[in-house]
Amino acid sequence: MTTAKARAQYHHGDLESALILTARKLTKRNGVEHLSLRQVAQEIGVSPSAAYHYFPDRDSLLGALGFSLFEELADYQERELAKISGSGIKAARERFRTLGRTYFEWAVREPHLFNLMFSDFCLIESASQQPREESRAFINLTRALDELLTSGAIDKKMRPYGELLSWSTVHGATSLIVAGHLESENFDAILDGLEIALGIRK
Amino acid sequence: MTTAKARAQYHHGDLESALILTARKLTKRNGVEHLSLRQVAQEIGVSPSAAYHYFPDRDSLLGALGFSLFEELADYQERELAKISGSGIKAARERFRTLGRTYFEWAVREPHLFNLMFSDFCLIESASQQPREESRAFINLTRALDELLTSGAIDKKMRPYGELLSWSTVHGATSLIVAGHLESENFDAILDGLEIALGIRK
DNA sequence: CCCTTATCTGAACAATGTACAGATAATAGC
DNA sequence: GCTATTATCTGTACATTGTTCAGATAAGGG
Repeated sequence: MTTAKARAQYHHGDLESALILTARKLTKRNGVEHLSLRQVAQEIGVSPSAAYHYFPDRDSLLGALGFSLFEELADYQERELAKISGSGIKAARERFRTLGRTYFEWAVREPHLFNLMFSDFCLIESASQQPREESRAFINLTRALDELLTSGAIDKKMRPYGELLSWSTVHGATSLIVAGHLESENFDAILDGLEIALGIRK
Repeated sequence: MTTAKARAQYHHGDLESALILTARKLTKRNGVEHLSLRQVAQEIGVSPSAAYHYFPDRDSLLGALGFSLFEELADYQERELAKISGSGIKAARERFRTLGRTYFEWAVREPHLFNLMFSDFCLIESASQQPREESRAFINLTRALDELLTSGAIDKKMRPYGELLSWSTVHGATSLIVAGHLESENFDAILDGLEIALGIRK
C-alpha cells in the first residue's frame, strides 16, 4: 500500500478529483470568467499539461465541475428536507417551501458557482446526461407537489403546471437576484405569491 | 464638412459606437466568453489600444453593450405592443402575453446576447443606473397589469404579486430554456399557468 | 528484474488584455 | 493661412492564457 504522501512528487494519485475540487475553489472565489487552467494546475502543484490527461480542454473541466454542482445542490436540498418530519398539510407545504428556499440560499451563498451551472459550459454536459426531468432536484419537486395534492393542499386545476411553474419562478427570482436586478428581500414575497398562485392552502 | 470617408484613415469618427456595435456582432456570433477586444478592433480596422480611449477595459465595453441590449429589448417589446389596439379585457390580456412572449422570443433569437445581459458584466453598470423598477420593461409590465386590473380581468388578490411573479416566471422559463435545461415547447404552457395563477380571465 | 503502460514535465506557439511612449490629425487662436 | 494645442490613434512591449507534443518518470505485470 502506497500512501498519498509517498507518491506526492510525480504521481498525484487522484488528479482528476483534485482538478475539479481546485477549480471549484477558484471559481467560487473569482468567477468562471477568471478561472485559468494554469492557476488550477499551479495550486495543485502540477504542470499545466497534466490536466489534459483528464480533460480535453478548459471548457470540459468547467463542464465536469458544473455537473458535480447539480449533485451538490441536490444533496443540500435533501439534507434540509430530511429535517422535516410528518405527513400533514403543514409538513407538505413546508417541504415545498424548503425546496424553493434551499435553491435560493445555495445560489446566494455561491453566486459564481450558480452562474456556472447555467452557463454554456454545462450545455453539452447536460445534453449527454439524462433529461432534466429525471434529475434528483426535479424528482424531489414532483414528490413535494404530489404530496401537496394527496393531502388536499393544492388546487387540483393547478397541479399540471406545478413543476414547470415552480421551477421557472424560483429559478427566475434567484437568477434575477444573483444578477443584481432584484433585491434579496423580494424572494419570500415571490414564494408567497407562487403558493397563492398554485392555490396552496395554509 | 468632412465626410466619414475622408477621415476614415486615422480618425474613425465615431469609434465608441463602432466598438459597441462590433462587439455586439461578435458576441452575437461567438458568445461572451470568446469575445476579444483585439478582434473587435481588427474588425473595425483600428489598433487594439484605440479602444482604451473609450473604455477602461474589456469588461467595461461588455457592460456598455449589455446596457444597450436592455434598451433594444424594450424597443422590440414596445414595437410589438403597438400592434395591439383596443382597451377591453381581450386587448389587456393580449398585451400582457405579448410582454412575456417577446421577452422569450428575443432571448431565443439572441441567446448569447441574452446571457450577457444577466452576466457579471452588467452588474456595476446596472448598479450605477436607475433602479430596475424604473426600467422601461418594468414600467410596461406595470402598465399591463394595471390595465388587467381596471378592466377586471385579474384577481385583485393577486395584483400585488403581479410584477415580481410575472417577471420571475418569464425570466426563469426563458433562462432555463436558453441554458438547455427545458424544451422550448414548454414556454407557452408556463405562460398559460402564469395567467391562470394570476387569475386572469379569458 | 525488465518492459510495458499510465502519468506527468518542459519547452514552445499563437492569442489575449493591457500599459505607455510617440505619431498623426483636427481644431482653436491669431 | 499659419501655428500651437488637444484629441485620437499607432506601435511596441509584457505578462498571462489555452493548447500541443516530444520526452522524462514512475507503477505494475510478466
